[in-house]
Amino acid sequence: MVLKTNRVENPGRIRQKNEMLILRAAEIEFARHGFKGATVQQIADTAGLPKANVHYYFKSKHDLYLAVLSDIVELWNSAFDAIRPEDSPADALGRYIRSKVMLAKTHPLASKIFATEIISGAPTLGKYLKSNNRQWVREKSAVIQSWIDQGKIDPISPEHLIFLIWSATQHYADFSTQIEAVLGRKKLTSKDFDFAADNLIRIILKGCGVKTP
Amino acid sequence: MVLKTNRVENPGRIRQKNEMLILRAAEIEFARHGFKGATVQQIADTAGLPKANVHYYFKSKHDLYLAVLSDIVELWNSAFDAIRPEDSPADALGRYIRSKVMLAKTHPLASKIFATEIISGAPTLGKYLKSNNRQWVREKSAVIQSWIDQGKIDPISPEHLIFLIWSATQHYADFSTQIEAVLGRKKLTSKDFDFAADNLIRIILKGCGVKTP
DNA sequence: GTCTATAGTTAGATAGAC
DNA sequence: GTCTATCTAACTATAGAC
Repeated sequence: MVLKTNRVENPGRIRQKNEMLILRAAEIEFARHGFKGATVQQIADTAGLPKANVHYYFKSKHDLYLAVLSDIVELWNSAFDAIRPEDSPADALGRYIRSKVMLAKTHPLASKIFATEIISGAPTLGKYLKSNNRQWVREKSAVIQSWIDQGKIDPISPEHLIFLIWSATQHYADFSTQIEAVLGRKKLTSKDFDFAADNLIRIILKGCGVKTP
Repeated sequence: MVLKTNRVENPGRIRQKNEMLILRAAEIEFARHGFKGATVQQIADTAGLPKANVHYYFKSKHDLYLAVLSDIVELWNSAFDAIRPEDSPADALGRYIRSKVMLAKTHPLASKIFATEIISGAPTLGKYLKSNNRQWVREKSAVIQSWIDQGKIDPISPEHLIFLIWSATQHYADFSTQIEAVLGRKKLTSKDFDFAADNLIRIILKGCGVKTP
């Protein structure tokens, strides 16, 4: 748990169910309108509950937003361990890119909320970016740098390689509306995501001079 | 002019000045909070004008949003002609990537507003994406495909190459807060953007098998 | 634990004096 | 062309009956 929330430790069954309904609804609304643009009324309607219940389970709109962001950060961290020093660059980078594209497929709303939060200046996640997130980039950059030192990949900037992977993969969640419009799809399919992952892995690994057998 | 707006044809000097003040302020607020989250009051405060004046020059909040988006789309189109069939892939792609990174540097707010609009499902730009934007991708994909057919670059997906360039370049505008936090910068410098452009051009061109002299 | 009713505030938009 | 005063609607949040 990275962010402090006011959630109950041992929730009852009703609470558990309603909190989940509200969190699901909040994800949809915050992804569509951002924190300021989303309304508690609309979240309640989407959850199928009276507005007062939302305030009962989550003290304020901002507390609810914190809970949603907290879940997203936990999700992000779970995919963060793909880059390990003992792996080969091809394995580690390939696996990381694929897991990020799969997150874009399975959790598009989480990606959109995170993107909106960052775009708006990270008023809530600012501290997380400067501590946990920064530390993670430092560690993984050191791993990438060791690959460079061993001549396993080209001498590129580790940090900017990470930015490239983040941007290219998250794009398939955040900009899905544009991609669908441009490709003439109604909705991106599993094959689209697999194809995108293959394509990205191929271009980025080759672009870094990684030997792919 | 891609979007229909209600702007006056031959504006007087006062109107011209005040419209510019309002548009500038609106850019800041829409970038920070999205369409729904931004308030006319805050836009007026940022512009240094009474709220009623905003409604005098732009009939409604949505009309103001249309005007801002219209300017952004015109700006986008101006950078769109970098990929020409007669150029070499290295020149054309390199120039396009660099111009997109420079747009991220010079017009970060425009990029953020565009991103927020797409993330929220493109309620206003949906038609633009399906017509102009889709047509542009078709034309440029044909150019890239001709390079593939001529053996000048690897057989990658032209559309997904365009998505990669869009995502990687716009990332430096949209996610600048995260990049600054992770790199420990207070603000990204000109050198940061130049470095990012060089890095992206190097990785993406090599990744596509483009011969770079 | 649920939900109606409502308080208190702020939103977008406009009328009308200057 | 400017801006105060004000309208109605919608907002977050809470009190209190069930």
